Amino acid sequence: MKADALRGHLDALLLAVLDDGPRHGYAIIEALQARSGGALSLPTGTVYPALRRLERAGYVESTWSTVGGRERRTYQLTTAGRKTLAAERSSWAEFTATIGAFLTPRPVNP
Amino acid sequence: MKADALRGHLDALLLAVLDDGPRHGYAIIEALQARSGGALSLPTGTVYPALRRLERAGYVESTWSTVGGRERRTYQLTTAGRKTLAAERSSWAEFTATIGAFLTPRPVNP
DNA sequence: CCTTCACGCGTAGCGAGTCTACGGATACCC
DNA sequence: GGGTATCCGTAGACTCGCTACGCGTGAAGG
Repeated sequence: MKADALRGHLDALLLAVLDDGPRHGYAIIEALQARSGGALSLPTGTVYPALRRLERAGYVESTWSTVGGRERRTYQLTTAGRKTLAAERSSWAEFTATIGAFLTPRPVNP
Repeated sequence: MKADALRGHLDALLLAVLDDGPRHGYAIIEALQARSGGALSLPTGTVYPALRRLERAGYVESTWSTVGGRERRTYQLTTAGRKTLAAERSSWAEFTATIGAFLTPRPVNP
């Protein structure tokens, strides 16, 4: 998949993963990779700053914990985050409908 | 629609419009606007540089003409362009499938 | 006559956001 | 002791669409 195609959809993606329940950064990356069949393997340098951005925006909250001697920062959706996710989902539908009108393979005229 | 959601899909969009036949820049913008029901109104500063990029890449060819005293640069797909468009269409399908797996509104558990 | 709008081309610079490339630390297995 | 998996993070480069310009013609309307 082209690298920069994600532009503008990453936040929605992260919120969607967190909608399944709280996760820490590393687990989010793994969840994306697993549920996409390996198609989405985002580098940490992409995900961590994005999570901080979402927290600054008030869409997620984070809490530190120590598991097996390792520090974890677990994120979970806020109410605002859930609302934003819903908006992102519908704007995703609108987006695919708009662009898809041009790009979905149309049947060759018979 | 969010502004930067287009990232990485603009080229495909332009190729798709030109797949319907040769057009000049202004007409391409109008076609996008018309076929999308007004959702896609791209500024000239977005489209013109993109067309030059596509021409440099060898996906389109341009010819100048004068219509009603006005200079027009008409673009048309090359063979490479058509091939690229086909690839872009299938990568669009893959893209929407991957991201859609996370973002298409799933039924709320009853 | 002269303003305004649609047509039609173009460039310069900004800005947002993703990626690459680092750095640091702990736990477990061989 | 060394390698691998787990877990966090930052700094800088880079891409590319957008904003804001600039230039010119033709038709319409006051």
